[in-house]
Amino acid sequence: MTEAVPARPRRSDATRAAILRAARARFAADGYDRATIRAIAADARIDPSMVMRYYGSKEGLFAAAAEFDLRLPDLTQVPPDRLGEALVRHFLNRWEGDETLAALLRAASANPGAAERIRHIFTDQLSTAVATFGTDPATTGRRAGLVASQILGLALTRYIVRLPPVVAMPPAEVVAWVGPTIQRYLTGRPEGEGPC
Amino acid sequence: MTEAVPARPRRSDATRAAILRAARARFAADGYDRATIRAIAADARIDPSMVMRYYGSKEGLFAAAAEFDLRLPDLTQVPPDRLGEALVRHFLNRWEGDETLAALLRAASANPGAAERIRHIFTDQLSTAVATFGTDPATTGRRAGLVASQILGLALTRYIVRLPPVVAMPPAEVVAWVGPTIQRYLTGRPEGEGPC
DNA sequence: ACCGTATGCCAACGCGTGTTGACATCGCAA
DNA sequence: TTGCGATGTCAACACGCGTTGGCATACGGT
Repeated sequence: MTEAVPARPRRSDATRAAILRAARARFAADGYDRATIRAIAADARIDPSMVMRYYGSKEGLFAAAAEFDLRLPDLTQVPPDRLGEALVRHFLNRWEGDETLAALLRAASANPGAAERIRHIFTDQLSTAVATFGTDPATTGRRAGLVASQILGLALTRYIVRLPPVVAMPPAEVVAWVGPTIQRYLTGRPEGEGPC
Repeated sequence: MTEAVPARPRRSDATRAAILRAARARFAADGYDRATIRAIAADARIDPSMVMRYYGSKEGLFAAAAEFDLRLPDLTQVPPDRLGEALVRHFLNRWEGDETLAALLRAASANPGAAERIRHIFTDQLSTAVATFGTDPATTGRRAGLVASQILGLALTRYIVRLPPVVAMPPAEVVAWVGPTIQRYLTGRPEGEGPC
């Protein structure tokens, strides 16, 4: 609600986009602290001062570069017993082509804002999705948290730490192994909770 | 094989220990880049140059501070259907009292050596433990990797990102939810693999 | 053709960093 | 007591960082 201008193309849009692209790559590869404005500017083939002009500060640049939407699909169309499988497949696809989440994850260790961002993404976006499954609303938060722990753990070991067995696993096998885990977190119940 | 001296106490052992304690705390709280030698030295109430004298460099200090042993218990004593539960419980206990793993995890984003260290820990120590279960040796690496993905994901969401629902979950409930996941990664089979 | 503005480059500032070497002090052995 | 290495302090260096302001140039409306 701050700007009502619908689409005013600026001559510098190409530069802005180049900066953002370089920033995402550097933040994803090096983390927040190691990714320097000078390096990002060099990648984008412009002067470091341009970054300041267009994004105000390094924090501002990161905030712009780390805009991220899980783009969760409409899960009501999916058979209820295939939810975990569908979610894992979706996340794998979502990450392979967009390094924003990797940048966010790397930065979360150094930049408090990045951790907050992740918290929001996986609290708001995931929780609302989980809430549609009709399980006890009191458990929604926990279920979303558990799903996040496995999904982020997968991203961590696959893209940041790069554990060889996890990196080598083909997507189909990841789905076959991790899918049931997510499925149980979404619709199952913990161990030792008595008979059904 | 480099030093045959068994136990030669030095007068500076207290200082060395203070440095190491402060370093672990700072690395865990701030990550590798943000944790400055000056701050660590101030915490330990000594001069920054002492850190250099005793540990050579910031890298050397981190290497010393990030020495970490999973201390996996003897899992052959545990009933085979309680393995997941036992492992999750062990990791929770291991972490609550020792911030080394948190430091390692935070640093993994910025320090390539830290990621390598984690890779070693979870490849060597975990794999050898998994290998004792008699499952097909060809799947040992993958099973260890999957276990690592869930365990590290739990640590990430609980101690680094601090997702509220995961932080709030009492240990017993974490065990009840995550235990079966680890159990399946250890001894189960992926989905859609045909009849038993 | 003109002028205001957007776009871009350059040089520099202040700061905090890891690291170094010179100097003081302590404690133990001879 | 005398010496000597271990321990600790202090000031400084060189470097890279985020950030700033001034200046050249190109564009687009009039």
